[in-house]
Formats: sequence, C-alpha cells, structure tokens
Amino acid sequence: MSRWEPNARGRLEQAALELYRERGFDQTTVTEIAERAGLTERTFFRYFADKREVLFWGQERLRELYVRAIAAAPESTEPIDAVALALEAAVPVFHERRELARKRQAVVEANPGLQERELLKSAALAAAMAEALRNRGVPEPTASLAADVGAIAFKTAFARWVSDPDKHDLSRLIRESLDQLKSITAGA
Amino acid sequence: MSRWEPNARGRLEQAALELYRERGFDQTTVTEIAERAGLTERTFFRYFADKREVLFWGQERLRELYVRAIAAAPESTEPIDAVALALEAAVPVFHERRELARKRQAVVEANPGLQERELLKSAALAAAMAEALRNRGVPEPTASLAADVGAIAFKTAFARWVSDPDKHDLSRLIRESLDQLKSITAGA
DNA sequence: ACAGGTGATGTCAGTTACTGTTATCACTAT
DNA sequence: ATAGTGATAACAGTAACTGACATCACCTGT
Repeated sequence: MSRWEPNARGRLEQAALELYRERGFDQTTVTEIAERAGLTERTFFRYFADKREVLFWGQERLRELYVRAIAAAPESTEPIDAVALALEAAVPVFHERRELARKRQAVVEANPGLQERELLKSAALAAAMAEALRNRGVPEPTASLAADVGAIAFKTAFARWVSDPDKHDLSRLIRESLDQLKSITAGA
Repeated sequence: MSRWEPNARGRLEQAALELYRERGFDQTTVTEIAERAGLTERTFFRYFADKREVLFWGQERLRELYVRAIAAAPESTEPIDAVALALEAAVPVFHERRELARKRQAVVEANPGLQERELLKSAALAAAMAEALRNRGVPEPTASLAADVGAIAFKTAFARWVSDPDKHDLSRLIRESLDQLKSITAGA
C-alpha cells in the first residue's frame, strides 16, 4: 500500500463541489474541503491557486481543443466558421460530463465571485481563439471580434443546454445562437 | 470648521489609484490607502465592498445612461441600434475623464484580479441593457445577444480609444466596431 | 440654552484566505 | 544500505474583510 491515497487533486475537487453545494461557497472554508479530502489546507493550495480555481481548472483542456480545431480548419474557412468548428469540437467534453456541468453551473450562478472567475476564463479562451486565428493570417480586430462573438454564442447555447442537457443538442444550440447573432447584427 | 474633511470617498479613490500606480495593486495594502486619505482601514470598507471596487464604483452612472437611452429610443428602432444609441449616449462620460480613464485602464491591465472585476461589471451593464430591451418587447435570446454584441463592440472601441484618447473619436470607433461585427457574422 | 438623537468615524477583536519555510518519511535508484 | 526525491504535514505570518461597540461634532426640538 502506498503512502498516500491516490488522486489527491480529484478528491479535493469533489470535496469542494460537494461542500459548495451543501452549504454554499462563502460558508465553506478551505480547511473543511481539505479535511473531507483527507488532506491539509496547505495541500489544497498546492493544487489550486485559490478557493475558486478548484471549479475551473479543466479549462486548459478546452483551450487546446479550440486552438487545434482552428489550426486544422481548411485554408479558405471564414474566421467565424473556424470559431464555430472550435466550439463544436469541444461539445463532447460537455456531453460526457453533463451531470458535473449542471452541478458546477448551479454553484457558480449562486456566487458573484465565481461568476467573475468564469468570465475571466471565458475571456482567456476567447483570447486563445483570437490568437489561433491570427496564426492563420486573420488580422485584428477581426480575429478578436470573431472569437468574442463565438464566446457569446457558446455562453448563450450553454445556458440553455445546461438547464436540461438531455433535451437539447448542444451543437444545434450553438449553431442557432450564431444564426441569431447574424440576423441581429444584420439589422437595419 | 467641520468635524471631518469633506469627500472621504473621493480621497480614498484618489489615494488608491495613486498607490496602485506607484507600487502595484498587490503591493498596496488597504491600510496604506486609508492612511494616505487620512482615514482608517475600517472606513475604507464602509465606502467600498473590497479593495478592487474602489476602481469601479462609477459604473452605476453608466447603467442609468444605458437604460435611459434604450428606453428613449424610437419605437421602431432595431435592438442592435438601440444598443448603439446607448453606447454613444455614454461617450461624453469618457471624454470628460480621459486622463482618469487612461490611468485606471493601465492599472487594470496589470492585474488579473482587476480584470475579473471589470468583466463582471461589463457583464452587469450588458444584463441591464438586455433588460431594457426586454422592457421594449424584445424577446430572448435576442435581447441578451444584442446587448452582449454591444458590449463587445464597446470593449474593442474603448481599447483603441484609450491608447490615445485625443487621436480617436470614441463614437466613431464604436460604429466601426459594430460594422466590423456585422461583416464578420455575415460571413460564408 | 440644553437634552437627546444622528451619523461619520475610530477602535478592537476575530475569522479566514493565502504564502513561505522547514520537517517528515515512504518510495526509488544505484 | 545509502542517498535522493517528491508529496505532504506542521507552523508561523500577513492582510483582506467583518461585526460590535465607542466617540463626538453637529443638528433638532423644545
């Protein structure tokens, strides 16, 4: 038997989500999270930069998917379509973890501090997509605007999907949101 | 002579901006801010909910301007155009304080925590615009999408304007960004 | 003029997020 | 065996934030 239980990070993550759901983010101390995971507060901060980050560290995987999908799009693809391909490439990640996504989202929606962090992560993902577009030769401000529009479309689609993940198809919702954005900006 | 120096809030605000610029946000303590303003740490937290908020409390004024402008738009105005009217209605606020805006923006750009707060404020403003649109009978998700697109356009325009406020016209930059968004989403 | 109320501020004690440093000790490689 | 190595614990410290209560110039009504 090894000295430590395996998967300390995962245990901390699960303990945190449980406690945030049971008593709320503000009413949960890091010490409590660590105790439930059988670790100490200090170890929590070795895995996560702060108390919020425990709910968001998965974003790194998304970033890679986005960047790869944009880089792999056919040469002639319009920027907004390359962004759409990236967003759809990440759909399976959410489908696989729909229950986790629901629980996580409910916690985030209950706390402004967590919403701040979510917005920062979303902005970071958009910035990564913009950079990937620039690497394809898309100039500014087109690259950033296309990436930001994509982020909005995803946010809108995700909000609807997460309310009932089995009823909706996330890919379809993303395409619908992009279509709606098109008709909105086309106005007048 | 009155018991206290007047404008405690303004003194705290100015002291904070100075110190954040002199030594950086993280290297500044609230006690130092309060001391420079001739007050105590406890009083700082009576005026501002936290150390970041001191740079952002002006947003309330913007919200009112946005909401009023959208409510006052002609009946037949398209949602995206009502949003454009709102953004332009707020332009004078920025023109009047271009120096403050520049200094503030430089501080925010140097600190991720402040960027988080800025994103949250921006999202709150977009939510207020969306609500104002709904009050005009604009359905969801059109209202939210139009407001979010407006927020993007403003962010992009503001970033260019603040780099050299006397060279650019903020209203023109906003219109340009909206036009670019139109051609980007129209793609393919 | 005086008593009492009010409101902005100060004082103080407490919690908790987060950080730096050093110690421990099962496991591994030589 | 012996000497690392790496994940963790233990401990001390800083500073953001909160709650409770005290203070005291000013105002208000009589």
